[in-house]
Order: sequence, then structure tokens, then C-alpha cells
Amino acid sequence: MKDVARSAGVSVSTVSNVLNRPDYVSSANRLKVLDAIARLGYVRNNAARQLRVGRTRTVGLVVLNIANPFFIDVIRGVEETLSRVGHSVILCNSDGRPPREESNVEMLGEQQVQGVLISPVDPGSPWLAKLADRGVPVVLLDSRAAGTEQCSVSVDDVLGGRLAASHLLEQGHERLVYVSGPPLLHQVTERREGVLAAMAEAGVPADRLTVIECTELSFGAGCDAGERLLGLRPRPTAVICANDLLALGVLQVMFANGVSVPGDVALVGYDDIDFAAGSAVPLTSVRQPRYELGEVAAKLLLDEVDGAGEHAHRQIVMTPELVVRASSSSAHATWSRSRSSSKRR
Amino acid sequence: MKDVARSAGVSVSTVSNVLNRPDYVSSANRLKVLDAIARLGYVRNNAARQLRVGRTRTVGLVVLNIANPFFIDVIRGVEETLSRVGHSVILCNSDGRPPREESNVEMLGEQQVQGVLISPVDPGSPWLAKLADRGVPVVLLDSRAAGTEQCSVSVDDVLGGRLAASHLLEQGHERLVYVSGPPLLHQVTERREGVLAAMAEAGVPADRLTVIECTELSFGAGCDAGERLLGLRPRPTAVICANDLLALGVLQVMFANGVSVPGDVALVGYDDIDFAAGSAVPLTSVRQPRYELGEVAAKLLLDEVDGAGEHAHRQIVMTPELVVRASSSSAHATWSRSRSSSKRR
DNA sequence: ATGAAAGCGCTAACAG
DNA sequence: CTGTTAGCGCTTTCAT
Repeated sequence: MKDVARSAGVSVSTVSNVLNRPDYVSSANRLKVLDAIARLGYVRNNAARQLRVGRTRTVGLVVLNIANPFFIDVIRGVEETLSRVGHSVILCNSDGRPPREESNVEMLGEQQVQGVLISPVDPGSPWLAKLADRGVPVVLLDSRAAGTEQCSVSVDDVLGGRLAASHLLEQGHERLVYVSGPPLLHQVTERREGVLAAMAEAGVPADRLTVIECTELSFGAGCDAGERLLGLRPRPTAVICANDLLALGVLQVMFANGVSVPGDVALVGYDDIDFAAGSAVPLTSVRQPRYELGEVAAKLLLDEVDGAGEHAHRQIVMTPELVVRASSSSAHATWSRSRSSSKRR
Repeated sequence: MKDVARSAGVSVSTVSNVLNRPDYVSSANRLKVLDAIARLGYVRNNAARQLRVGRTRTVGLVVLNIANPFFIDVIRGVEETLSRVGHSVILCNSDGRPPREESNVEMLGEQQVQGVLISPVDPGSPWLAKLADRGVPVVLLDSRAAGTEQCSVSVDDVLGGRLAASHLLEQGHERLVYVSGPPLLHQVTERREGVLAAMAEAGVPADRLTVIECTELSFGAGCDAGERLLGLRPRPTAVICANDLLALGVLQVMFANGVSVPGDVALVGYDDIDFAAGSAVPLTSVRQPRYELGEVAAKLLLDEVDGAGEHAHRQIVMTPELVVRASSSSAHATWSRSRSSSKRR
């Protein structure tokens, strides 16, 4: 900056003004400075700027699993909302592993981010509490704040599970299988609770539910679950998966083994990712407002950051929606190619 | 830091030493300091640290499209390699849009990153040149450096296209369709060149190739391409797609319209993402060493960063591999469920 | 409208 | 082994 100032024949503060408040500077000087910057290839040192100003225009976003298309849309929602107001996003992937999450959060803390959006493995982890104690706004994403002292945006997973199960029960199925993910994830367990609630409502005893647990929410894990499903006796007729990746894996294995979907087995996924509508048998799924989830969370964070003191914490719970396609219902078995509903950007 | 020092009854430099070179400090003092840090909830200000030290432990990674599973594995390769040596990664998504790429790169420059790994929209863009001029190491990812003055890691896309086309020609197909992506992307055009090369080798005239261009490499775009394919006369019998997402979209539309794959149309994708093996009809695809791509690029960058002066730029070109599955070959049409080959991490 | 100068919080000589 | 101290590059009063 000193070099630029010298080369332009002005003082450093004029250079600084050109960068930060161009209208304070005479246009003659502004031009000289801009020219010198271009000539010298000057790039502002953000560390120094931050140090001086005390805060950043950066927020951190920690997602549970970047390989899950669900989060890709959440990320989009966050990024577009924040970049519109000039904030940049540092994206981190905890990969569902608490130690990674901890180091992500720690790194973000040191970067002096304005705030953190996080889909936590465990919303009660000490590192999140510590961050909040330091006064860094934290908004929980796809997770409900325990108290009222924190913002959160989530989707009603119990309802989602109930929608899926009610649908299958209405089709006359009497035994259900729930292909679950890591029980650490409350999303996964709440969806199961929803399934049980629907069964209770329908007067179906809880022991009619078989749970198959997977160690991760991935396509590969779904394939493994599919294999295990094949071994069950009596053969289940209806399967709900904790997410679409699992469901697609299950579907693939059914397909490969000549088990007809929905003829022999009805299948319901969760998230309604793009592939769900496009798989061999279009997948019935519980749609979540993914983009909006990120968008709303980002706006909440902005409000907390800008609205100095004025901010009231809010816990927003969004509503999922069942999208019925061929995989669960003989009525849809003639493919109507209803992909239309999955449009998102 | 001053507070910590006071509270621990030592000087700030001792606190600094505890943080940076714990072995310089007597264990009595170390304990006192650590205790004070915990008590006060002190978090080191990274901006100040950076400013003082002059460099970061951070590198930037800019990918073309985070929604593409191909890049997810590349990201993993980069992150695991770098985090192993204590570097953190700032992940950016250019989304194939040059202006976004420019602002990503600019942001990384201001963050004083140690280096940048980028799968560029256009490897020759001015902002990349500017970065390199400033002395920031830049490694091209999935893109070949034009000269010898820069590191790059890419996969031979011409060869990949040739493998795909040769395979189909060997099956006796005489007309090919190439479902292309944005012509801006050299990967896409080079794969087409490979297809043409294979045709030339086989003595098939170039006008037997029909090109369908898509505006993006996505599942949705593949569906659109599928619709257009259905309208072609004569009906093509063999289709090569610029990537797997396109191919899965095409496959979905074929399926929905009762066109048998591979019976009526043979289909080949590109990337061999996990879904490829797992789709309704397992997809023949050209496998790229995705994880290794990221890994090798990260190592090249580390060498350039650490190996002060000693570093010799390298342009590494990796070799793709054709994975034949049911979608292209009647011989495989009885599903062998050969998912095994898609194992990665 | 412009310039001089005081730090932001930290690290790394250097001296003890 | 510990403390003192001089900046790192920038923004921002405060004078002019």
C-alpha cells in the first residue's frame, strides 16, 4: 500500500480511502491510485484489514456430509443468500465425525468469522457452546435448538417419518422395515419415531417394525441394507429408508435380484433428491425444502449479526411433504415421469 | 493474550511460546498458561497471527461444480492430503461461471492462501495469470497446463473418448451420438475429439457422429438430451455422454419411453461415479482416478510451497479406464452386479 | 480533500 | 527459560 501511495504520489490513507470509500477522494487522485494498483498488481492484505477492523465479512458453514445431494442444495441456499449481501462463506465438511467437526469449528473461530451455520452431529457439543459463549452467532441447520437461546432451522422429521409410514399403511402394508442410519443423527431417529407414531395411530403394533441400521447414509450402505433385506423372513413388503441414497441402494439390489418394486416391495426414500425422481423406478420420497433451509438459516444469521441487540432468536421448523411416485404405489406403476416436481434452480 | 499473560502471571511471549513452541516453556508455566486460556476462553486471533507471520497454512480449492460427484472425490483427495500435513482448505465452487471463478480467486488472493488448486473454466484466464505473477503457486486440476511453467494434473480426455467410442464401434455400431456439455469446457471437447479419433481409426466417416449439446453437465440436462435423442431419425443405436450425470438422465428417459438399454440403444457415460454402477441398468463408463487426481495435485502444490526454489513444475496426465457394464454390451446384459469395481474409500 | 500517526493482536528477535 | 519490544499492513480519527 505504501508502494502504491508513493507510485501514485499520494498518502496511504488516500489509497485506503480509494479502496473503502471512493467518494471521499477526488476523481483525479482516485484514477491515479487505481492506475498504480493495476500497474503494481497490488492486492489488499486481508489479514491486516481484519486485524484493524476487528471483524470479517465471512461466515462459516459446516455440513454433515458434502457427498449428500441434500446438502448441496442447502449450501446453494446459504451461499446465494450471503453472497448477495457481500459475505463470503467458508465451507467445511464434518463428514459426520465429531472430531472433524470440532476442528472445523475451531478453525472458523480463529478466522474470526461473523457467525457459523452448522448442521451438527450433536447440537449439544461443547465446542458449539464455547463458540456461542464467545459471542459468535451460531445458527443450527437441519437441527432444532434445545432451548430458546439460539436460532435454528429444521424440518419436522417426525412428521416426515409419519407421512411415509401412513402412506404405506394406507396401501395395506402391515409390516414395515425402516432402513436407518447412524443413531447418532437425530434426523434419523426422529424419522423412525414418526414411523412408529403412524403405526400407533393405525393400530399396528410396534413390533411389526423391523429396523436395519446402516453406518452411513450412502448409496453403498443402501446396497448392503438391500442384501440384508433379501434375507429377512417373512419377506417385508414395505421399506422406508432414512434417506434417498440408502433407498437408491436398496432399489438397485432389489432390481438386480428380480424383486419387483413396487410389486413385491414398496419403497419410500427421504429428501427427494433429483436422482429420486429419475431412478429406474421413480422413488416415492419425503421432500424437504432444502434450498429454503439454507436460505432461511442464512437470513437468520444475518439478522443476528446486523440487528445488534435487536435480534430475537427463532427456532423455525419447516414442513416436509410426501411425493408419491411409482416405487410405493401400484397406482403410479405406469410411469408418469413426474419429474416436474423436483425442479430446483 | 495480554489478559491470559496477566492472569497466568507471565509475559505475552511466554503465552505465545506455549501456543507455538510448547517445548520452550517450563512445564509449570505451560500449565499455568493453559489453565488461564481455558479459564478465559481465549481464542487466538488468526488475522493478527497471519499478519505477523506473513503466510497462512491455508490453500484454496476451486472446483467447477460441487454438485458433480466427480468433484466430491477430488475434494476428498485434496482435503485428506493437505489436512494430514496441517493445512486447511478453503473450498470454493465456481459453478462453471467465469465471474464467480474470478471472485473466488480474488477472495483467495486476499486471504493470503499458500496456493491455489483449481479446475478452471478456462486455464488461460487473466485472474489466474495474475495470481501466478504475484508468486502464488497455482496447480491446475483436471486441466492441462499450456506451457511448462505451471503444475497440472489431468486425465487424458482424448483417450477416454477414444476408449468409449472404440468399445461401441467394436460392438458393431456404425452411428454414434455424443451428448456434449458446454463447449467452453475443454474436457468436453477433448472427449469428443477422442470419439472422432476412434471413428477415424475404425474407418468410420466423421459424419456418422451426431452431437447433442447440453448447457450443463447435470442429470436434468441429460433428461432433456434424452428427449432430443428420441426424436432423432434414424434412431441412434449408440450414445456416449460427456459425463455420467448426463448419461443417467438419458437412461431415465429411455427407460420411461420403453427404449431398451442396451437392446435398442447402447449407452456409455464418463467418470464412473458410484451411481453409474448402481443405476437401473449398470452403466458402462470411463473411470477417472478422481481421488488420486486431488491427492496428486495437493502433493504437487505442497512440493511447490515447501520446496523453495527446488521445485520443478510438472504436468501430470493420468490414464482413464473403460469399465464395461450392462448398458453398452449385450454380453453383460445378464446383470452380474459388478459394483465391486466402484469401491473408493 | 488529503496526510500524519496511532494502534488492531500477534510473533520473533534479542537481551537477560 | 522468560520478558521487552519492534513491527506485520491496514483503517481511522484528527488536523490541516
